[in-house]
Amino acid sequence: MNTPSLDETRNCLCLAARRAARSITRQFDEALRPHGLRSTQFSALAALSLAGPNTIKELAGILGADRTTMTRNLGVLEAEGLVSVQRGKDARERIAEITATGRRRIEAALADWQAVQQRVAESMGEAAAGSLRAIAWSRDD
Amino acid sequence: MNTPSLDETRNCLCLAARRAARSITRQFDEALRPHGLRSTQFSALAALSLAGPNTIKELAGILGADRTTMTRNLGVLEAEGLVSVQRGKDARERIAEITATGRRRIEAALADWQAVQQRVAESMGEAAAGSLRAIAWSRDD
DNA sequence: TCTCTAAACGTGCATATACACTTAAAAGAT
DNA sequence: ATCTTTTAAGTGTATATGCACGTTTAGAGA
Repeated sequence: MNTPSLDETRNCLCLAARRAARSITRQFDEALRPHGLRSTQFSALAALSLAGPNTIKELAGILGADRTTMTRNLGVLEAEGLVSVQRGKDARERIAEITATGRRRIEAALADWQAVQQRVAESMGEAAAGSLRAIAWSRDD
Repeated sequence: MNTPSLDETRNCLCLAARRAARSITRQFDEALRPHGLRSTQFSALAALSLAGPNTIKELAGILGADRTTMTRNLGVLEAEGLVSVQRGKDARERIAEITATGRRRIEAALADWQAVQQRVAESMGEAAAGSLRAIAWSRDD
């Protein structure tokens, strides 16, 4: 094992991943801004809309974020009335559910979401898009 | 143009990019923790080390982040004595430079960085790694 | 020189992110 | 039934991120 050189850090996959995410996020955020939604918020609403009511832990799993991050992100959405969070039968759990307002909000944003999605997809190409999705949904424990 | 369906959001590239970045960042952060560095800090130090003293704007360009984000990230590094920020001849500019302490810090972390880098690279495969880098460094203005 | 514009930067604000630690409740063990 | 362990979640703290807005300085033009 030889001493690693600083020069190798030019290939850093963490920087690459973060750079890519920031750039893509900025584009989605800009497209969603007229609807009062951030990328992260859009994702959370979409997940709740598709998966139905879910615990915070499960939701965090779906979005690949930390549980405590999910707690706070849901807090913002709840404050805006886009999501409601209630105790479940198991009193330890908190069930998050999209509200009618939230549903209207995300549906109103859908056309603009699709536009950026398509633009970004074309910009990176099918192969890259496939790779990105594969990385995002690979097991990593 | 037909009405977009909520179901299509399962393919959202923004979620994919953010999921991937979070997962990869967590792995790098864990590996760098013993050295008291976060992924972002490692990247900034590496960039300063390789590119030499640079203005905040240029540095932000290199790392693909917002200028104001760079200002604050450098503040953290400066507070730890890993970076020094000084006025340039052009008094509008602020030149950031890695300190001797900063250089020692990143060099001490290099072996552990290389280890995660390799592990993550193998986990995603060469093709995906190439795609990720291509996305990260593509023009996007 | 005076003025106007453009460039680089800082700050306020809001959100996102996650680790360490704590709390509460359910489930399991004896 | 009581004690212990496991599970779900909240909180404190720190960093990261970027938009809107304001400030300072350099440079260009009159």
